[in-house]
Amino acid sequence: MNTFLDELNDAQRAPVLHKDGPLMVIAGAGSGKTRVLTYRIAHLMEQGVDSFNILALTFTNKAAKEMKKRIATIVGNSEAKNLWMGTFHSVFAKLLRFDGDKLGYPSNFTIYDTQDSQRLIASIIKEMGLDKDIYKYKQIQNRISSYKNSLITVKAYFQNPELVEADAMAKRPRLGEIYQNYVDRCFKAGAMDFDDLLLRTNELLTRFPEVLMKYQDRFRYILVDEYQDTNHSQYLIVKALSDRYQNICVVGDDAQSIYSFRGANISNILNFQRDYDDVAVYRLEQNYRSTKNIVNAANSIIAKNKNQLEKVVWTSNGEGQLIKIHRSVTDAEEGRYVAASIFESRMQQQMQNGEFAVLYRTNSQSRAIEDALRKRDIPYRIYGGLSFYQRKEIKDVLAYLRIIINPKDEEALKRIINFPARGIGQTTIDKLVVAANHYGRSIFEVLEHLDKLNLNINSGTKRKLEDFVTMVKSFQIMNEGADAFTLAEHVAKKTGLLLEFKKDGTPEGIAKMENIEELLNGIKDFVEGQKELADATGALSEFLEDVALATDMDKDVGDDDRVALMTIHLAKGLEFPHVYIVGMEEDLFPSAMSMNTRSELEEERRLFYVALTRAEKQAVLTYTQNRYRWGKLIDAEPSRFLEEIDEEFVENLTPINDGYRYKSMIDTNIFGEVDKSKLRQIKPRNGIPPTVHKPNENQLRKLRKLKPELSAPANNTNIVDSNLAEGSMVNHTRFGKGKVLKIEGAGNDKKAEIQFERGDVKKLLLRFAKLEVL
DNA sequence: TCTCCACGACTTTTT
DNA sequence: GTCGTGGAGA
Repeated sequence: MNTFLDELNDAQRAPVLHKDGPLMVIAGAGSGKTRVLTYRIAHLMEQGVDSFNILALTFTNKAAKEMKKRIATIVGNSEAKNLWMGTFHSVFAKLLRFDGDKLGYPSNFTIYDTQDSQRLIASIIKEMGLDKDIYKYKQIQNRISSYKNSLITVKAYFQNPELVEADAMAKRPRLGEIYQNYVDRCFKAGAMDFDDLLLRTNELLTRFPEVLMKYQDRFRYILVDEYQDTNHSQYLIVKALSDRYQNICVVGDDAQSIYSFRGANISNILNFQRDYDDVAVYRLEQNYRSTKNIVNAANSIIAKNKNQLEKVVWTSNGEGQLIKIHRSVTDAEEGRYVAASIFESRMQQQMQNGEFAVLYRTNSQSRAIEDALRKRDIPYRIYGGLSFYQRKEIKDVLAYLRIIINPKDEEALKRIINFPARGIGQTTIDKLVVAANHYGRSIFEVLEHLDKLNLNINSGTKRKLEDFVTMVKSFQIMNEGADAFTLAEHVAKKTGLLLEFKKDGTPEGIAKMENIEELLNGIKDFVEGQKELADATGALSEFLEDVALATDMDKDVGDDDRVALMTIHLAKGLEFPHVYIVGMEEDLFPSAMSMNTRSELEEERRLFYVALTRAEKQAVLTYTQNRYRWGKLIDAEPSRFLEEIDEEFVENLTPINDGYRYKSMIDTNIFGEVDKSKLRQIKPRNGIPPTVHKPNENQLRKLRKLKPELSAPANNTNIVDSNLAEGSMVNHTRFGKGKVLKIEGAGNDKKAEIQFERGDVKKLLLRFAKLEVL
């Protein structure tokens, strides 16, 4: 018995054996954190704790799934099944399906994803007649989300003069009203957004002591993974649930807290010892993942942060290779270097594609890497970005399915009421929304009583609306008998969705049709998988719940052998033998938007720490001197983080050799000669020699080949920097000849008003306009 | 009401 | 450079 305990080192074994009372495990990167969590759960069960009484919370479905699988191999499948293990969002969604009725929610409530929320907010802004340039729906959604995560309800918002004042100062005095409307509309639609799943759980546990007692008694042992990423809302839920038995185990690494932008509060972990009595603290400091060079380099970076819990990560692994730094001239060349380097390592060291990962700060950086990998025929897989479930065609199918389960779901309804086109236009929809708001009912309820209401809709349109209702109702009846797959297939055919994309005939249309088929296959898998579980029914509602909280990361990585491309955020918790971190440039990483405060910069640094510690054997950092951003070539400076790594762990592949840094190729004339007056001297930073370099002939030749239009004469199409003046005659590729009347704006926004000979006056953005000066 | 075209916004990270 | 939206014309 207990043989699995032998697989742990002393530091790992201690928290596993700790039975009752609060404990915190500070787990350095690669120190076997998941192992401790799973073994702790398994050990609790062996000690006689009923699996029914254990709650384990993670941040991704994937982590939950993996942990469950590992526990099943130790204690057996049937025992593992009763565990409540999952993401915060999925666990509490389940809880709200049981007890949400107390708050007035139906058990079949819809979960709005971010896009649904944003669309709703956008339409509220429009209905209120507000200026969409001032009230930007994405920003508003962000604000509302952060209010919710801090438990600031609409009421609390209005009672807090500081918040009201701040929004008024930001020229958005009606934000509170929007918030109010948004909450009302969600409620009326029987919908919760992601933040509601936590906020409403809090509300439930606070307002209904008997519910709180029930779950406190049920969840006698609570474990939280990645505790450093919990937001206030999550913190309070955990605190409330664990209050009675105090058997709370949190695991985390403050050095890997990278989600403050969505409300994660690092002080939750920093203050854990204050929040609970007699906290036992365990530290996992031995790293099993990476080489000494990587571990020590990472340590040298994170040491620059002020706010952190004390720990020393070390490893007994070998020295390994130095961390390589590579400079290239453009982002395209950066991509080519990465592809070539992967290609070479793969050949020389007999490595698989799946042993490489390319990490970047922003999704938009993936393109250059993709292009280069494709040219070399290196298979890759992109994680994140636009997820499968967010594609338009998939969301359309899901919207039909959502309406079946919850006809009040307003966002789903608006999405499909006229798709595929059935002659129901915007005017009609507006009338329906107005009526629904007026009567305080959902749009679907209005539709059901069309004949009793006088909405000034003509009879032809009325019939179309009635047909739509009849169709949805027929689906609902079918849902009572058929399984999710049969129903979904029927819906896809009956609504004409499949046909819509098929008749389109374009490659995009075909791809969309294939995506729908893939979705149907997914539903089929789901239904069959569910058949094996006793308590699940294979019902559509369960599938939708899964999908609403799913992300691409959850799909099995697959056994196919591909290079992984993803953002650093997504890479947390993963490991790869060889890791490339690209775009190590100021304003990109650290991001220009996260350098305003010390804490923002510290978070970027933790992000870099996370990135570097993904690597087992080799880390390569790359940066470029010029990068395409916003459709324009800009010059880039090496990231400050490069200088922060202790130099003994670093090898520069592209050494620095001159006192000047090449600023930008814009400053070269058509022969590629550098205008000396435009070169600027780089100041040494913190006594570290400046990273300076000048292009050699070879690089310039490459540049010219890359961007012929920049070295070519006259027919330059991008004339931002040219001497275009008012009165100039120009030729536009499409509009023909014209005369410049006025020039306004500067830089990227520089515009010219042009009177074309064809007769019309147009205002064109010079950055994009295909103009030629005559 | 539908379709096409032009313009504008977007590039920070996501359950 | 790309995507989504909104307006204008059919």
